[in-house]
Amino acid sequence: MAEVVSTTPSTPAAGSKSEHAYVAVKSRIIDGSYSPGYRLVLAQIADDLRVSVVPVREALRRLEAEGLLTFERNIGATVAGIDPTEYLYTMQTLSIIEGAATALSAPLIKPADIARARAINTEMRECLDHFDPVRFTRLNQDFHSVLFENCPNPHILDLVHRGWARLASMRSSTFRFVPGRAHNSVDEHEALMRLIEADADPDEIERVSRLHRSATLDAYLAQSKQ
Amino acid sequence: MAEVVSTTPSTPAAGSKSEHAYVAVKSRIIDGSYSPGYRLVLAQIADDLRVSVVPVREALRRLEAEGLLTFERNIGATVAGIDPTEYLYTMQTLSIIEGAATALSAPLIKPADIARARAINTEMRECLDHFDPVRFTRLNQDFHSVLFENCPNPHILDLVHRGWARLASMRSSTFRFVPGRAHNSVDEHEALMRLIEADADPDEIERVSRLHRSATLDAYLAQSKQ
DNA sequence: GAATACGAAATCGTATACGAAGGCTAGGGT
DNA sequence: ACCCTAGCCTTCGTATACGATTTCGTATTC
Repeated sequence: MAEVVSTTPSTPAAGSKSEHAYVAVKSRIIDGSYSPGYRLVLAQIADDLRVSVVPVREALRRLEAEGLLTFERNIGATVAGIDPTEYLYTMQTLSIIEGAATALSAPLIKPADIARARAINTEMRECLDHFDPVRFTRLNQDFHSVLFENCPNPHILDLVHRGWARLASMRSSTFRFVPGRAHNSVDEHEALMRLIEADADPDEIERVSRLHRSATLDAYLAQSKQ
Repeated sequence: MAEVVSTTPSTPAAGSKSEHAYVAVKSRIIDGSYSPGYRLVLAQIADDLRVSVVPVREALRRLEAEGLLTFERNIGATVAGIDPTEYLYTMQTLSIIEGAATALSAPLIKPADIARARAINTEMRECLDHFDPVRFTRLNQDFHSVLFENCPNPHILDLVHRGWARLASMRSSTFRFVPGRAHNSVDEHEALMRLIEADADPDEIERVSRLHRSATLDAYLAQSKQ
């Protein structure tokens, strides 16, 4: 399955405690054990992971650079997120980056990829009845992964991954708030796949992909405004 | 003047040695004191800056997450760059991000900003005669800073900054290699400003801005191919 | 009773120390 | 002459220690 959660290009320093701490904290943030606003205490984490504080500090620095948490001098680190504005910014950024990634990826997508994507989208459609936001969001992530994962530019790919990670960390899960959006989303997925199959103009693919995400954002905004 | 070198939203931990090390190493990379491939030795840097290795390690981690250098376990850190492929990736990414940033920024640009941009572009034009690639590149950076600095989405803005920093760190300076490109560039700047002044469709501004950078990249590729 | 000032506890930031891993050089063997 | 091996030197990775800073509670005063 497509790996979306991770990473900078090649895992740096596998086996080091620093790396271990990085992975551990990151996954705890993403799976929600450390929810937004959570206060990360160095000594406590270090104790948890049976390491000293030094590697933990390094891990937190890396996560800070990725935007998953914020540091304050002499205060400590807190998990980022929560702020609706932040959500908006992240979605907008992701719409741009993911659109580009999908367009660049499109020419390299093989029929087998499309088949996988379609299978996932079918699952999503079935999921619409007894609606499970979490499962739906997960499938959504898998679906898009298939479409952009072939992007030949590793920087862009990395940025997409980071964007998804940020979204996951603020577990807004959108569809939890705007279940009505899910239906449209599935249809737009189908349209997007058609374009890719037909070797459509990359600009068009980029436009559609970007709009797809913007629409989700708009739905969220319309919802939260009322 | 527009600050382009810096970084993550608000400077984290001002006054800390870690921050000091971060700024120092980053500027040395960008100004070329540490050129690509340079081997960064912790103890040596720490000694240079009169601090211990711990803050230096943290600084290097942050720079790693920004892509300015790479880490290898038990080996050390080396300044990234050099690789022409890397240059290509960075330019492509920046074309997308900066295009979006410029488009988002455009509606917020005031006549005074345009005036500043135009003044810089005039300097660039004058610079064409007794051509100085370094100065030209610097002006180019300033020019674009004016155009995208109003972008209301801080994430995107941050990505643009990082892209510029990466480019600066590999000091390819493009115009050094493709002086012929400089002339077109100045003209395209003028066209871009006209669009912004006329409150053109943001999509159009984004397209033009992206093409502007792509053209520079293409010129570089055409040059290096022969 | 509320506000302020003082002090203790918690937590961070950094230095120092030491063990481990990689690389280089010299010496011996084939 | 060349390759392989042993040992040293460099440099990294992490633990521990300690001073600095913030926070929170308590007591004292108006």
